[in-house]
Amino acid sequence: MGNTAANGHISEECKRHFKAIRDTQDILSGKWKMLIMGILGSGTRRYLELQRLVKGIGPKMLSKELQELEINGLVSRTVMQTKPLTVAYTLTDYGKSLKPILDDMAEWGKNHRERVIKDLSNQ
Amino acid sequence: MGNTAANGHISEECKRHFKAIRDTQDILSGKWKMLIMGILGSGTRRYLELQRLVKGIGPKMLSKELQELEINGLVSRTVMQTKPLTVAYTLTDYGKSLKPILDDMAEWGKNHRERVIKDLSNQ
DNA sequence: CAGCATCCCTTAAGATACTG
DNA sequence: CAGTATCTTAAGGGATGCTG
Repeated sequence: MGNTAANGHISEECKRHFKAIRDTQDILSGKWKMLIMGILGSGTRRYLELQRLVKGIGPKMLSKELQELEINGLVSRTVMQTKPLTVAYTLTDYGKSLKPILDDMAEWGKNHRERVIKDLSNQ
Repeated sequence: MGNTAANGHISEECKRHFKAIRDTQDILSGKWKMLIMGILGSGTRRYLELQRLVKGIGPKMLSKELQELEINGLVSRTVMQTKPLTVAYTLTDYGKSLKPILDDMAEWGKNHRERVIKDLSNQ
């Protein structure tokens, strides 16, 4: 993607680049999906475990987000034949392909928080 | 971040990791911010230029998103003393620190699109 | 050109109660 | 335990018209 600001013309490649950002954003849309993916990046979790880790989420939103992630092939759902039934959620290999991005976001967010705190104390 | 799924206990470091993802998500929240950042990643743009590139956005949302990005120090706004006035938007150095993430998202989205197309043709 | 003000509307998301 | 069903609310966002 070259810098095309000078003449104002945008290549098709550039447009595809922008669209692709939107595509990824859509896959991770909603208030909780990125967080859920980040949590599942640290290992398999059961439903109730997730609800405890994702502070503030209700059962409805948790199911909904998990279902959408599953539909897109990022998360797999496994019913364990225990008594009573438990359900395990795991990142698929495809879901794991998002891990670098989520990790980078975590790293950036960590630095950002430090930066904001420093700015506040420098006022 | 070790895998802590086994015993169900989550370290404070893990929790900070999750919070940091949320922080970054918040900075880029809203329908258009990631796209705008991606576009500005390819060079400085004027207001109207952005409105043309961000297909579907209205003036209200464009101003709002740009203001929020400016408040967070990701974008700088420069009034050019032309006739009539034009305003240039550019990524700050800090904003550029998000470029790797946006680029990775674009790359992932590109692969995802190809994957989806392939899946459809294999049905 | 670059944006603000206003009004309107859809939809995401929360609360609660219930079920296999 | 792992959800679903229903209702309600809040907020994000869109359309339009106007201004320095």
